[in-house]
Amino acid sequence: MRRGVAGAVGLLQDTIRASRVAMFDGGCRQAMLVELRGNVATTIKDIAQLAGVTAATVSKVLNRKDQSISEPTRDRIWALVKELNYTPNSIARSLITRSSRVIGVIVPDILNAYFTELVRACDQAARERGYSTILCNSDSDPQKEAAHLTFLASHGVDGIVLAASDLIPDAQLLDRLRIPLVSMDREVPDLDCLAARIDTDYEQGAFLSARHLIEAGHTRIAFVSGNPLASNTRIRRAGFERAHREAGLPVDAELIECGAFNHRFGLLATRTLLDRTSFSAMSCMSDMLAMGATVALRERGLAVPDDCAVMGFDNIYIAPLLVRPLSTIERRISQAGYLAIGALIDFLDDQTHPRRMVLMEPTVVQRETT
Amino acid sequence: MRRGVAGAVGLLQDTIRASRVAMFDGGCRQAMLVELRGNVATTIKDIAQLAGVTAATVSKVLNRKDQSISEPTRDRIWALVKELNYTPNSIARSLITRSSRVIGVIVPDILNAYFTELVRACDQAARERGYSTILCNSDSDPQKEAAHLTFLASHGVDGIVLAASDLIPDAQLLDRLRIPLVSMDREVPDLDCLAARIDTDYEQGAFLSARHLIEAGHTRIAFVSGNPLASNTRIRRAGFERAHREAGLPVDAELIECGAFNHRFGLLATRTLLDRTSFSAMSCMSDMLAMGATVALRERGLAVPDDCAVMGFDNIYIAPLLVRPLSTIERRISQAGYLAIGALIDFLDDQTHPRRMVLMEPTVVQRETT
DNA sequence: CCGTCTTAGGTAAACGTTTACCTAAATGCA
DNA sequence: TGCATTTAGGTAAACGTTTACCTAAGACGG
Repeated sequence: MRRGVAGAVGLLQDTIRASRVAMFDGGCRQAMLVELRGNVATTIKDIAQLAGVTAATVSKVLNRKDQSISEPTRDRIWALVKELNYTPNSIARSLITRSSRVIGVIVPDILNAYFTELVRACDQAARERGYSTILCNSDSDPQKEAAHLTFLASHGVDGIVLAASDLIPDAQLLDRLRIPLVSMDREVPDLDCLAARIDTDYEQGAFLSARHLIEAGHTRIAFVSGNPLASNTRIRRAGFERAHREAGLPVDAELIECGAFNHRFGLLATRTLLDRTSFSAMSCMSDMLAMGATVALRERGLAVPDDCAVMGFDNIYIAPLLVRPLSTIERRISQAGYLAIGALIDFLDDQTHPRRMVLMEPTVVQRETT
Repeated sequence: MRRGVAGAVGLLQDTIRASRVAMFDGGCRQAMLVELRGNVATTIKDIAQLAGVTAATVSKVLNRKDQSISEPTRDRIWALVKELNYTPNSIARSLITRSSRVIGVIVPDILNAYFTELVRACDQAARERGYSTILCNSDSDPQKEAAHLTFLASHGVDGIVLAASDLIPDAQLLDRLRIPLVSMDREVPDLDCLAARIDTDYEQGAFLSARHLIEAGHTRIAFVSGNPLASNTRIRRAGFERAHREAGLPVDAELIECGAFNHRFGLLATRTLLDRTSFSAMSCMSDMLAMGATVALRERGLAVPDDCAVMGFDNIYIAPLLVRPLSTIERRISQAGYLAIGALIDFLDDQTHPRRMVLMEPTVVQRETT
């Protein structure tokens, strides 16, 4: 019975298709080709129609599951794909396959050159394997991080890289999301979706930093690091202390300043330290901190390294380029970014919105290189 | 006739629903609640079923198109949404609404701190308006740029920001994609999807840079910039020359070096210039170039600014922090990124893949601060 | 000549939303 | 009481793919 019906339907379809193809050959096909070439998202159905097959067949060819598709049909489909610049709609594809080939990367501060490099490396690595990345900046704010996590989940990312941060991630949320996760230099709960942890031996790093300074003869070394409550910092402090212990030196609590890893904190912490006590070297737990520290030292007329040595941590690509505060032409980079996005969204909201043509005026900033 | 049938269907449905609700109240509902609370992407249908309404109703409530939904129903739905941590599937939503509230940002080199700042600003601005961004790095490679454009289109971004680059974008592709576009400091064809252009007055910037140096008494000033063929560079050169003209100074072609905007080229160009001719100042068309230049000058034992003054361009946030090459602890940032992504994708490919726990070993790099 | 493979491709459901349109019941008003 | 309006929510199609399963026709062996 079912066979009978299906057979009839099959025949009917054949008749319909035959007449449709004939119709297209009679001119309509040309019209469609022209229209599609013009633009406007071509779909798999358009290709199918023009090739005289069904969408399923096109899909199979596109996905190379085409053992059962004849050579001529394949060729016809690929030719149309090329001609019409067909690009599959990743959204539809993701919806059904439940995979987007996108990876989310969450960092606490993209302005820290360390994360810039990290993000770039992740992105490159991902692309080499056919994935793309979405970057999220959490500003070390748990709320923002949770929002990003939810965002990434709702956009169906296949995995998430959670990079170093003072934050302890929301374990419940992570557990609920069930998205494969890689943590980098970060304390995370042991979820079953944790694909890997990539950590740096912070204890050893801090130890090396301090020993390097101790070997150079320093006995009073300041220690500047991030959030004092994060394991991130506690571990480094342990390494710092071990170096002292091994050298038979005491650790003076007055020499410790912990807060954040950015250059602003480096500047502030160093000022505080200079006001409070004396030292001949600094062991900074990020290069950004070290950059801030050198600025503070110079402010007070202290020469680096003669009056005070400074060690950083990370070896960001900028480290070897630090030579002198640069005189330059100022551009309002952030303002430009805001303008761009504002203009774009205004346009999205209302396509007739007047176009903006902004010409930003640069100004001179004089520092020490001129 | 239709009414009659529809009416019957409606009644039937009511009966079915009534019995279903009763069934749930009898225990099954609890089971479902527990199961969903457990996790696993809750859908609008789950909420609907538990609330005893249809998906359409839930959708209306969620999208605040709920003038016609009663208060109790609304409350019931919101309560379930909270309880089950329901998050809408953006993919399904994008598919039907043809809008993703995502903006693509394409930059030539994220490692250039200028673009880091720009990208961050774009992202922040976008988030403030309920959009997210996807970052793409083109490496100033037209092929990569085209690939990114296609990628962004296929992922249904609502708009694209195309930031400064030496490249002339693929007009045909852009035209075909029909995605609203903002160009920043970039030559683009006048497409009808061009929402805005944000440009910097490069001519004036370069003019100011040169005049600043001329006023300081310099007469032989080197000019270092990006791709010599890009309008980007031609325009700046015009400003540089105008400053000379106005001061009655000649421009020596030997003092010009154009190639790229990164610090590597700054280093190379400066070496070349030093080998070829003499000058007492440099007008660099990006801060990254200037950073490379100062490194090259120092290499040759030239003091900045006494032996040679250096002007940058952009005022990246790092400019004021440049004090001395930093001794530091080296970490293989890129390697770490690669490891992370590799591990993640291996896991995606095969969930039973052995987990990796990597401990990266830091090393000392000594420069001038210690 | 019949049954079985193989080849080439078709069918239809599914993914999770949104939305235009429909309807049943209740209410209001004359 | 009868009709129109409002209220509250339902129906079903649509978005562009993918994929498990089905089928028709021809080839082939016995």
